[in-house]
Amino acid sequence: MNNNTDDERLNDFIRDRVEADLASKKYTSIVTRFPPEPNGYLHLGHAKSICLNFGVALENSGTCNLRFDDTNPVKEDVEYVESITEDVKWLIDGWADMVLSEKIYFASEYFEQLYEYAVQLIKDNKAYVCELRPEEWEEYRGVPEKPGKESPGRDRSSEENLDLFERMRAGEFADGEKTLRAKIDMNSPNLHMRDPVIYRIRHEEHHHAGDKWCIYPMYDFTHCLSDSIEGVSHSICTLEFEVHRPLYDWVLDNLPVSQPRPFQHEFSRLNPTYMVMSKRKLLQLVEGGHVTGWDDPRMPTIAGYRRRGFTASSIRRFCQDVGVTKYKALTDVSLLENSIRVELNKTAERRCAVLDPLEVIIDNYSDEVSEQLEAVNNPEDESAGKRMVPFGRRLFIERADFMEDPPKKFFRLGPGREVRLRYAYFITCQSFEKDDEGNIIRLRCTYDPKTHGGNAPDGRKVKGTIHWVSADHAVDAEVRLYDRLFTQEEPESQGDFLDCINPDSLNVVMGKLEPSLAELSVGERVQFERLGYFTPDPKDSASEKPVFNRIVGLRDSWAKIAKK
RNA sequence: UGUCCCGUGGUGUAAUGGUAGCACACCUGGUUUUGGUCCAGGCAGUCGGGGUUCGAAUCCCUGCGGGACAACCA
Repeated sequence: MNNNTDDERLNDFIRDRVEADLASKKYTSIVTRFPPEPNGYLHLGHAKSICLNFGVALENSGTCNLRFDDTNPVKEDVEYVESITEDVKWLIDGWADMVLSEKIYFASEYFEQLYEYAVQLIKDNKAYVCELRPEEWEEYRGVPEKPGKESPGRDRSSEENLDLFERMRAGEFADGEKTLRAKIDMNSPNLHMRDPVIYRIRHEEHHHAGDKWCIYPMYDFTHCLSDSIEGVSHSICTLEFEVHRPLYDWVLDNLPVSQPRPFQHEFSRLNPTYMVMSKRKLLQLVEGGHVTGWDDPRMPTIAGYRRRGFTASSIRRFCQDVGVTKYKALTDVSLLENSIRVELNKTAERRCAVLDPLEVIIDNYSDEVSEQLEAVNNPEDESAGKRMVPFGRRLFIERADFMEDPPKKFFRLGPGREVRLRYAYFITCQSFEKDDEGNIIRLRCTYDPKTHGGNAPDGRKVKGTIHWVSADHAVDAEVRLYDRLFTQEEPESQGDFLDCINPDSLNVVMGKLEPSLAELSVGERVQFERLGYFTPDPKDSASEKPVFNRIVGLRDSWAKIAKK
């Protein structure tokens, strides 16, 4: 279901291309790569890319390299290298882990080779040292509608350029004083082809390469050559790199790289409703304290979803459902919610928990007795078996399951009404008590002993079945109810996205849980009947003080009726 | 007002010149000891205009609409 199997063959323009390239013998084996920059945590958009790159490799018995595109030391950090590695492995585990390259690659490990390639370009009179400042370059570069102007350094001899470039490496110049540019075409309508910078000076320690370098290659020069060095066949990236493709091709076509060389293919990035997906904005959320961190369960990061309780397979399923095209799409977040519900409905055991407790006294139930009742663990999976839950005279039910003056369509408790307590008895509400402020604080009910287990021997029906926990046995737990982080479908579309942060994205309540939930360990997911799917928070939950996250709520058709 | 890319139900995506299908969402009804699940059904689409063809979502032209690009970021 979550894997790409023969009965569910994936089909998209990239896979078509891969297939054609194999058929034409352009490549004999397929190598893809996932190339994150370690400057932030991975998010759902990266998940889509991971599923594509690893999926294509998997379907073609190829390999997929995890490579850090770490050419900008000022923005990058080992913290991100570690989180990204963990997230990738978690996401592909049990699915495509066998196609992951044995070693983890770093573009920074190619710096020496890249330098040699740059030297070759200079020797071939295809690159030159430029001393224009960024502000000056803006004028030289021109605008798309008008041609640019040639840099004064453009016609320098390659001997001189070689000397200058060596001295750049040796650290003779300050940051920004000089750059190495590819000599391409100042009249190109594509700005990226107007003599792009391929090396800049940064006297900065590198998180992976150490203090070896003070010049660093730019993305456009590094990426294609890294692909080539690794023997990548299909270099798959997002649409914004489309205009870079001519440069990708230029570099590989002007250097003696091995053949067949890689080619770049672009697809549109994931853009789900009620989320922001750019690393810059996610960083803003973290640094601005709007969330508790990159792994806050409300964040659209892989770490956030993992902590919240999503399974890797549900995220993969979502990425599969979303598809791969070049169309700038807006993906309904309900697709993601559906993928986790579908899975958890089959796999999660059922438990009872009351999150907004209202006390119920069963007046005709003896105070001395406390029996155990049998409950089904998962109606979707008989092999999950059964468990015993304690019942008593004093219970908690959900406050929302009682109405003082219920409308006709309300099938739950009201004065004089009878409902079924799941797996227990039919009860009838005889009266209710209020405090001085008029809040209902207690229900007084009677039960029908003949309905033990929830069946009426006389065949009478009740419309409603509600969940409950025994007050004397209940476990107290903090429960975190998450909602979407933004109130707008497209938080980035109008003005400041921070203005539409959902003030109710987190609702913390103290719940009453059935005793078996005290033993639930991290990584286990259960359904709280009639409420949703929950899991212990991996960071904050402790056996003496459990904390639960709501992964996703159940579909709630009553909420729709109630709205009308 | 440059170059490139993209337009299929509300949303996303298939159909690779031959019956426009699937999923999500929404709406009905049925089953149900979860107002969950499940089952049955429904709503709803090829951006416009020309052309090629026996036949066009698909190929061509054109118009319209949307997007990307002007870091010494990736």
